Amino acid sequence: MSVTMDAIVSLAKRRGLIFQSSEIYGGLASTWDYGPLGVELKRNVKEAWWRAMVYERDDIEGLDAAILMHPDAWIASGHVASFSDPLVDCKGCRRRFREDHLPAFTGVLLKPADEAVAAITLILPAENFDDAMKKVKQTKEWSSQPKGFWTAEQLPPEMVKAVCPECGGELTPPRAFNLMFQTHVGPVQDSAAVVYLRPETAQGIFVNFDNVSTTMRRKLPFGIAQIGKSFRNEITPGNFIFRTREFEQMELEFFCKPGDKCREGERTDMDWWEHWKEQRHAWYLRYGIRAEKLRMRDHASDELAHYAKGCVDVEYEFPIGWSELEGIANRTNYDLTQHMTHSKKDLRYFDQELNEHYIPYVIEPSAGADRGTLAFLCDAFREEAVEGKEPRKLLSLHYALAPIKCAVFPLLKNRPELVEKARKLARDLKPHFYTVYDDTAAIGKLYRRQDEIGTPFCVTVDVDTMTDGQVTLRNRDTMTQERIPIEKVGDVVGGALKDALKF
RNA sequence: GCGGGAAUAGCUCAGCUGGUAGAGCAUCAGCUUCCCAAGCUGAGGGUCGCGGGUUCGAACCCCGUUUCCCGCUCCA
Repeated sequence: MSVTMDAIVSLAKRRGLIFQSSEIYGGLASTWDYGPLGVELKRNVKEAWWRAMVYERDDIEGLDAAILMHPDAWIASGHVASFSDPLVDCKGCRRRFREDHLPAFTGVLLKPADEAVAAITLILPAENFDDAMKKVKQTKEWSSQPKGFWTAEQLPPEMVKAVCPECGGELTPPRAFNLMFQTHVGPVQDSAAVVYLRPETAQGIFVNFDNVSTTMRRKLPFGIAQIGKSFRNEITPGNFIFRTREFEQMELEFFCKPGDKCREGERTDMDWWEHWKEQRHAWYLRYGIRAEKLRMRDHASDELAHYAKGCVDVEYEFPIGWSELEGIANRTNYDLTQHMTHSKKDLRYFDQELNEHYIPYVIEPSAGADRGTLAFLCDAFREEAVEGKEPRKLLSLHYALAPIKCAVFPLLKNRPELVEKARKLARDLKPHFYTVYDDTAAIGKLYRRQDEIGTPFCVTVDVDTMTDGQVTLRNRDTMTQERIPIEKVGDVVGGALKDALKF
């Protein structure tokens, strides 16, 4: 009964939504191409976000910053330092650790009998040394070779080798995984020309904070919204378009007064954080995600970045389990402070009421456009049992998200007058909403085809249309039909699409 | 990156202990059809992920490689 990711991947391929990238060359890991219907769906998701953020509010401006930024921006943001994780693997139990997270050690050295062989050094965790030592004593090396016994501090550094805190196994040398993609500006690939493909869109917003607030004459609180590609050299991508190395973000940075600057009754940074939690949760529901498939998960205090005052994840129950769609964080004044320090530019806000300068706090709802698209796709996928026949597959997408809004058919394709009338109707509707024409199958199959790609409305021209001027309008979800005048189709379908945007 | 599984037509899959590739659905054309994957006739489509090897002969056995899936880890 539950939807599998395989069923979604199969549908996405079969109906032209999402293809594996570079497929004819064998594919490239973790990259996916949005096909003719997929690009519509994803555009509609982004459009819905932009509409809710920029058009329906009066306190947010849009932005489209460059993907390539000055390399110092990533030093200021902390990505150059924190996005490079030294990782070690245990050759015994295959567990993986961050080297800087390994616990404090006491050392044990196993000296080889043959001096030509390099010494084997085992470093065991101090806190459960006895247990670890028992495991070591069971190894071949221990029983076959003379022993020495030292603490880590007593050993020459080049002989100290960390071991797995879980099983005492040998660890690989630390390898740095730089999660930022590098490239070079200009034709000469020297180190001075290194730039990064942005790992998040947010920094493009922070570095434009002053530009936007000045040119748009903004006072706090206000936000800057941006949609765009980001790149992370993920160690383990996967789960279809859920985690990819190239992905698209929809990020808002909402600048507001720090709580301690607020007057009685004025909204504090934490009030705005609560506001955005509610807003973002409501947005997913508004565009059709079922409430029971959505939850808000607060980060534990040890999960928070050191500068964050709070962070909550919006999670969706994918076929792969509960996974993050969006993170909503109170980042305090960390980012602007960092950019002030590194750029030496004053990014403080002058508060006329208080007659003082301060650095705004920022609330960051940061959503994945691909993840959102996948969630809407999974959530809309239905299979309805039909007695004695194939189940009816449909995407019950919100009208605003559906790739195609309307399909027009002639009931009989061997009647030229029906074909002509239907084609003309489709042409007339196209300027108003995305409409397609199809006559390559029997009517039942035409309906099912559109159901499977989530088209909300189908219009059929039949023999009676030629005399009474009426056509059949059929609804995707209810399969109900009504007869309406052919000249009213634009208004009726257009009206239904508009009504669906109300909330 | 490591371990495990997988890859055959657009999709879902079959293909025996090696003998030269099939089904259903989908697609296209014609006929038919007055509203929910109807019927009839016909057609197109696969160097079996890729590259080597073993063999008289490989979709099948061996090696390498790529991609996908499941874990470890990380995040939007």
